[in-house]
Amino acid sequence: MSKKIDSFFENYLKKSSMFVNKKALQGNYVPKEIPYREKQIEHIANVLAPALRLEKPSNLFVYGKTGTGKTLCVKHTTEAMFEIARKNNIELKFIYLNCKFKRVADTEYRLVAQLARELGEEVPVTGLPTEEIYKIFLASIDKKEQVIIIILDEIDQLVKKTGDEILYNLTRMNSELVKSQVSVIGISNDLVFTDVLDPRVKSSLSEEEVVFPPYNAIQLQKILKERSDLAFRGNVLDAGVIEKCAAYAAREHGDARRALELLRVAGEIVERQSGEKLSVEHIDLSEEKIEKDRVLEAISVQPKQSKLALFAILSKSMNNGNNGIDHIFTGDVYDVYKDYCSKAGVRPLTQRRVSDIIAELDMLGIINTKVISKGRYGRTREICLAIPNSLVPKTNDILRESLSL
DNA sequence: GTCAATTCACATGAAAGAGACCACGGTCTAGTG
DNA sequence: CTAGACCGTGGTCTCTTTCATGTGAATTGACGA
Repeated sequence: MSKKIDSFFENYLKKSSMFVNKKALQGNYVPKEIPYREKQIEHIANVLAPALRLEKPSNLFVYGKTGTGKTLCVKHTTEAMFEIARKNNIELKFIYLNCKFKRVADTEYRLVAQLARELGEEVPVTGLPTEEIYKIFLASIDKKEQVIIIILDEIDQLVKKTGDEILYNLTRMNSELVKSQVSVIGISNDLVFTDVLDPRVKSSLSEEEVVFPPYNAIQLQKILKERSDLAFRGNVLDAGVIEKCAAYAAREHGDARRALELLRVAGEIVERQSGEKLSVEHIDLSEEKIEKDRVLEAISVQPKQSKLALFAILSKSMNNGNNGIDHIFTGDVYDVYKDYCSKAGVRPLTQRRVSDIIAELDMLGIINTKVISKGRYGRTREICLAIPNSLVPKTNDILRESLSL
């Protein structure tokens, strides 16, 4: 047995890899050149430049859909600035926080605590009043004369969860600082996000705005070409592969990250099959695999109650005959859900909560829901499964097993 | 037939509770010199 | 005398319940032609 394993690894090592530098296809890779984003970078640089003279730069707001290079460009620019600042001994600091990550920066307390931590303060995870955390943070900044630029990625998530008070406090902080200055760069996927902001916050946060338009298919092709040249060994790509990737991604609002992922996963598939060439079919397989992984991953990490609700939806839609196109409503799901709860020995949640859970599942793209009115017969959600038919049995198994039903 | 009122079955919002986690300060206890 | 154990208080955070309000069109029923 161990012989077998050994020789497997030996062979694996001997096999020449498709990839020369797989990193070039990964999400966090920062290329030297960012094509089609010269204007945006220039704009960002212009806004931030005063920081090098220890003047407070304007707050900046960056919009654009996912995978349009927002984060990349901001990082690119700020890193370059940081280098310059370091060389010239300028007290300039960047703090990058992604508000999306749970338990890092998704509440006011945690955000400020994390900021303080980035500045080297020891801050407890919880237990202190938020006010206290602010004081610690302020004191830490104001130790010396410096400019601090806080980059809040996916800021819309933060505001959606906790309201815009944080941003108000953050942008207003300068009035309490004596020696140092703070600027905020907000990055958002949501284009209409600022509409929900308090006007005061809105005007102070978006003193300057940069918009990132989606890439079109041609631009995506160029990007993919550049990266794949870096990533893959010489001509392993079949003709048309790049074009297909680009087309897939362009369909999804020009998401370059997705296009690169598609290419990378396709490469991994070929490698696993010990193939030599990456062909157009591999892109299809890759697309399928990504979708499958995404769905199954999302499902298996759901908490028990969500799983129960999903299981109820699943069995309801299977009972209804084929592929759940028939209408399922919240009330029906709730009844079935209660049944499963008693079978699984779990106390059922209220309908109010289950309604929210259904909305959450919708957000995850596992189901699709639409609020409809059935006139005299009330208003409800029409629910149907959004997972591909081929995944339904597998999903069912996962749920059944983890709920021990 | 027309039109406003009614009605249903939830959706959606707001507030508040439960329980887990944690920090901090005060008090108690046991070990040390 | 002091370090550490052990409370009690007060804080955050997540998940949930409770209570309240909103809602869109099928249905109803009064009305008039």
